[in-house]
Amino acid sequence: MPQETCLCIDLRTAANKLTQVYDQAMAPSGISVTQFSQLHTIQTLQGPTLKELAAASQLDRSTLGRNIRVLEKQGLVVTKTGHDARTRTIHLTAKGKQTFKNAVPLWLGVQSQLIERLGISGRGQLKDLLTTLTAPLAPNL
Amino acid sequence: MPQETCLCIDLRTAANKLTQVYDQAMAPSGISVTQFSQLHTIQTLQGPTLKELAAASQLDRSTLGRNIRVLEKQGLVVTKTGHDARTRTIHLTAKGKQTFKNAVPLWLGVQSQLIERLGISGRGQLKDLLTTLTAPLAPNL
DNA sequence: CTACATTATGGGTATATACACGCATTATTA
DNA sequence: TAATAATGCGTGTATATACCCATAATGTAG
Repeated sequence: MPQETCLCIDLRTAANKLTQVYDQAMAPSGISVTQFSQLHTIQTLQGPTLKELAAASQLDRSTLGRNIRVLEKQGLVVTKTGHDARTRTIHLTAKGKQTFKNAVPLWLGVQSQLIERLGISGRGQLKDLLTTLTAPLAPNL
Repeated sequence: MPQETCLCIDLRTAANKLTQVYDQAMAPSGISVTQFSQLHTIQTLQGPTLKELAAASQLDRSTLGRNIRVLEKQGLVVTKTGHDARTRTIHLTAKGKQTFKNAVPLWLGVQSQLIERLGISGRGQLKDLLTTLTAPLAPNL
């Protein structure tokens, strides 16, 4: 009976497809687009705790902890104990910084191509629509 | 250096958030929004093979096989061997049909609420933008 | 009709993701 | 200061997802 397609599935499908495109383009760098994003956030936040990084990434803490473990295994980040013995702060290694740097042009290649395709207005529209969609869900971050 | 947010991450984040909202709303039915979608497609395609269902869902065949196994374990679908002994066709069980039916109003509740929020034009815009974004990737389905 | 190619699927492996629960550490309050 | 609350993380469990390779079944060429 639902003759309308599901908004959620539409978004999931698009996100999956897009992820494949980004990942393929970024493959030479050795990291995926999600890892690229996480490295970027870590760099920007300069040694955030897991909680801070999770909040910034809008991901569950446990999810983030596991993602970080992968990056750690690959030698891209290290974690240290912060002032508070409960917290662990996350930092890029030299290899992590270099890997990120190498990935930037690859990321930029896909990203700018897609933005060109969308047009500036389309890009803004998309952002607004996604914000509208997700606004009711996370009003308090 | 990337002062622009990543389109892919934006989409992934929105999809994650939206999934949580749908799943929460549909929790009383016992199925998630992805399962709801899959049951719907199976019903529409009337006993599709794994390959057909994967194509319709725009998912990898192996992904779909595993998703189906979960539905099978929950007694919502059964698989039979088709004419061709290689293929397996997928069918809703009575429980599967009932579960889907029960889930429809829950799905509709979230969906219509979100569409109302987007507006008719916004909904169309979003669809067009997602199509534009993913068009280069899957031009041949 | 047999050797080879094609097809449909399964399994191994790996990441991404979330929720619920538990544990250790820190903060608060009595 | 001692008991209690709050906080930060980790783990268990489960789904969703994809890629690569193996295997069984079917189709095709010789």
